[in-house]
Amino acid sequence: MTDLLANRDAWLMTNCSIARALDVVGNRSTLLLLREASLGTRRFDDFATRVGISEPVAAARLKQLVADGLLERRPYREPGKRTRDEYVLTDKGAQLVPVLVALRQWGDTWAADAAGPSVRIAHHDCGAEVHAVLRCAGGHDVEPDELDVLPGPGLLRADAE
Amino acid sequence: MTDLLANRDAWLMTNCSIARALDVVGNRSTLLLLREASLGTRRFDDFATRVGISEPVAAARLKQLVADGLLERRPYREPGKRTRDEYVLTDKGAQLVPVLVALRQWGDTWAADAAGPSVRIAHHDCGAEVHAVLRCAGGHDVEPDELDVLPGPGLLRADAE
DNA sequence: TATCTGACTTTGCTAAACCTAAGCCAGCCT
DNA sequence: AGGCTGGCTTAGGTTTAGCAAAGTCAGATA
Repeated sequence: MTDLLANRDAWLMTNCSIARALDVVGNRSTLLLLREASLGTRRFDDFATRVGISEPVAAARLKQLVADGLLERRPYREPGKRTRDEYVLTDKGAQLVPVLVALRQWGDTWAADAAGPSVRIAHHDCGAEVHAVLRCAGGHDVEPDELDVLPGPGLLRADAE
Repeated sequence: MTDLLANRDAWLMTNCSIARALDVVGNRSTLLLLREASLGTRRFDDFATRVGISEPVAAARLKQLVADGLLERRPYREPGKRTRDEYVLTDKGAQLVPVLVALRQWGDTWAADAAGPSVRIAHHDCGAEVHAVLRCAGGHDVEPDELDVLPGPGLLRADAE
């Protein structure tokens, strides 16, 4: 194995999972809509007002999120009201929650106002505060400076061709 | 305490740590530049080519990242070469690594190509794969659907005024 | 002294993201 | 039947992000 990681210029940008993830959720309003969905918001107008975006943008982003499979749109009826559609997180969407928690945590630390954050996220079972942490398959807690970058299967395969 | 969380429309968007974090890192190229910095890239041209952005954009984003305190710009000299500047992650920037790991992990699962991801992230000490996980202060592993949203100090304070 | 290279900056343009304001439609309520 | 409400869509305009191509500048290297 030659120094694969040294000439990553060629491939990093074409087959990077971070870039791919950002193709789906790489803009502000999309992530904020997912924040709302994860907090339990379901109705169109609530999404728009709580995220602070206009209706046309909300409509476009929600449509895209449904197309990408992060939200599911389904009819429901409140008693005495007409049928309408609600948007709920799919499994694919719910798996972005760690990203949201990690972002919130960074914002709490580096960008909250003097009064502190407006929301705490707690474990439903025990009430204790929840954090995103790095952990290795060996069970160790990992700090950001303890990471190694290794070639993955996609890289090795591409190299063989 | 009345149902504070029901009328979150008013405050969520003005004092939300996720929104604040996204004010700093809420666009694609910024996050990709941080990816590169976390992988060890330091030189201007390498940032631009590896992220796949033009030089003017790289210059603008790097400048902003330095202004925001996520990167530090400092002179260095390779032996036999002239002095130049390199960009390195500050502590504030390094604390975004869990966000990047969580994004990568989501991309690996939902958006990688058939060959698999091109990079693996391993724990330097033991070589095992690293993941972003949710954990509560009580030490439990937490799933995305086991979260409760509670009012935080910023919300309570604002409410009291 | 002249050239080369890395690290930008400047110029001029396109495209994406977002806004406000207004319009539309379905179905429940009176 | 007529109006109200939720959930959008349409129209028109601004702001931000991005590109390509060319220019600048400082300090090695020849």
